[in-house]
Amino acid sequence: MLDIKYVRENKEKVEKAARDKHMTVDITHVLEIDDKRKELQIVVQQLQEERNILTNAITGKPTDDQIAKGKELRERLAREEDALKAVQEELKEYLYKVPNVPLDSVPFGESEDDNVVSKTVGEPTKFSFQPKNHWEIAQLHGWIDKERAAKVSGARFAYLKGDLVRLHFAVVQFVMQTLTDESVLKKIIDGNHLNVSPKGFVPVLPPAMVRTEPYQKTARLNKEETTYKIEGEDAWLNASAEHSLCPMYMDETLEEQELPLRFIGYSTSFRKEAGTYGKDMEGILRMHQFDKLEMESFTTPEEGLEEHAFLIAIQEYLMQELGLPYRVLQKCVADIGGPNAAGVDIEVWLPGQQKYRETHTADYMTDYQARRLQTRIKGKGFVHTNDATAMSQRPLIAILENYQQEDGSVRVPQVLQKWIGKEVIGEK
RNA sequence: GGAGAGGUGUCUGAGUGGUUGAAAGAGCCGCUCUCGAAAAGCGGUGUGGGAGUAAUCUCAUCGUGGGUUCGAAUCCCACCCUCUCCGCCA
Repeated sequence: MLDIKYVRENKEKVEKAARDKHMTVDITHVLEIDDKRKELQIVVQQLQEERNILTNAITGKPTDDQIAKGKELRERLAREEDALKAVQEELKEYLYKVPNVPLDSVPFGESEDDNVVSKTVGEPTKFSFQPKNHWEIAQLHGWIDKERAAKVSGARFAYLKGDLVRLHFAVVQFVMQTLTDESVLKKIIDGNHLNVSPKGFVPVLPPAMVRTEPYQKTARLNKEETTYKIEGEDAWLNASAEHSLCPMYMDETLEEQELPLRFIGYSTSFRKEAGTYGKDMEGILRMHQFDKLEMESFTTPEEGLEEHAFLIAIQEYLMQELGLPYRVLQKCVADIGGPNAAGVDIEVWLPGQQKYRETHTADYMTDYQARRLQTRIKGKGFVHTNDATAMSQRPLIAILENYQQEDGSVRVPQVLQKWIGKEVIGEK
C-alpha cells in the first residue's frame, strides 16, 4: 500500500506505474474518496471533542439536559462514524489495488521477454556426450518417483529419494552455513563494494500456514493462481517462507538500532500453478510442493536498496560456489509485480533443456508491504522489506544436469562434498 | 477436544463506570552531589493521526471487533491469543 499523501503528490507517477504494470486503477477516484475521508474525519473528531468536553464537565449525577445533549451527540457521532468507516474501507480497498511505484532504474518493458540480462557468469557447460535431462538422470537411480506420487497425491507431486535427498540437504546445510557466517558475508559485501551490515541471517523454520489477514497484508495472497486454502480454517498454505516471515512483525514498532533484521527461512512451499497446465510436466521443475530457503530482510528506508543489492550478491555467491553457470536479469516494470519497486531474477543454465531457467528471484518492496502490515520503525515511518530466494529445488536440477557424467552419475560440487560425504552420486 | 483462569505502558503490576493516558515499583534519560563511579535526591520518560513556523492545541489508543451508557481499561457479546488441569499426540 502506498502512502495516500504520496499518491496525492505524485498522481502522474502513480498512474504511470499502474499503467506500466498493466493494472487498471482510477487514481482520481482514489483521491476523491480520500477527500471525503478527510472531511468526515474532521467532523468525527470535532464531535468526539464535543463529547469529551461534555463528559469531563459532568462530575456527579448528570442533569437531564446533559443526558439529552449526550444522547444527541452519541447519535450524530454514530452516524458520522459509520459513514467514515465505510469511506475508510472503500479507500483501503482501492488503495490496495494501487501498485508500488518502480524505481527509476527498473527497465521498461511489456512482458517478461523484455527483462534485461545484466550479467552472465560462466559458460553453458560443455559435454563430450549428449547431456541428459534431470528426469532422465534421476530415472537411472530412482531418485524421482512421480508415478506413485500421482497415485497418492496427484499431478505435480513427487517422491524425491536416495542421494538426491542427501544432495538437497547438503545444499541446505551449505546455504545455512554461508548465511550465518559473518566473515563470509563480509567477504561478499566487500567484494561487491556494498555498504551494509555483515549481520548474519537468523535461521527460521516458519509456520507453513498463514491466516488471511496477515497474508493479505503481505500483498502476496493470490487466491486463484497460487494459494491453497485450508478447508474450514482461516488459513492458507504458504507459497514461500517469505509469506510467513514478512508478516512476522505485523503491528509492531521496531527500534532503528535493531535493524537490519535478517532471516533465512526454510519452508515447504505450496503452489497451485493454475494456468500452467501442460507446462514443464516432466521432472520436478514446476511442482505443487517444493522446499525452499528464502531470505527476508527488514531495514531502514535508507538501507533498503543496498540490502536488495546485498541479497542479489548472496544469490550470485551461492551460484558461483556451486559452480553453476547463470545469468542475472533486471526485471522490467511489467514483470516485477504489484508490490515491487524493483526485482531481479537469476537463471541457471540447464544443459538438458539447453536453456536458462529461473532459479532465484529478489524482490525489493520499499515500505509497500510494511505500510499494510503496520511494521514501523520508531520515529521513522515504516521498515523496508526485501525478500530473495536463497535456494530451492531448481538448483538441484541444475546440479544434476551440469555435473552429470556420461555414465549417468553426478559429480558433487566441491562445497557440498563435506555435507554428503562423497564426490560422486549415482555411481554404479 | 473438555473444564477453569487471564490478556493494562519498555518490564513487574494496580485499577471493576466519571479529569485514568492510566497508581506504584523497576528500567531508561537529564540534573544535583562526587576527582570519578556507586548510593541518594530532584525532574523527565508510550505510540499513532490531524492543525500550527513554533510554543501548543486536538483525536485515537488498556488483545481485536461490536454492543450497553450522558460517560467504558472497568459492564455485555463474538473472535484471537496465553496459562493451568484432563484427554490426545511428534
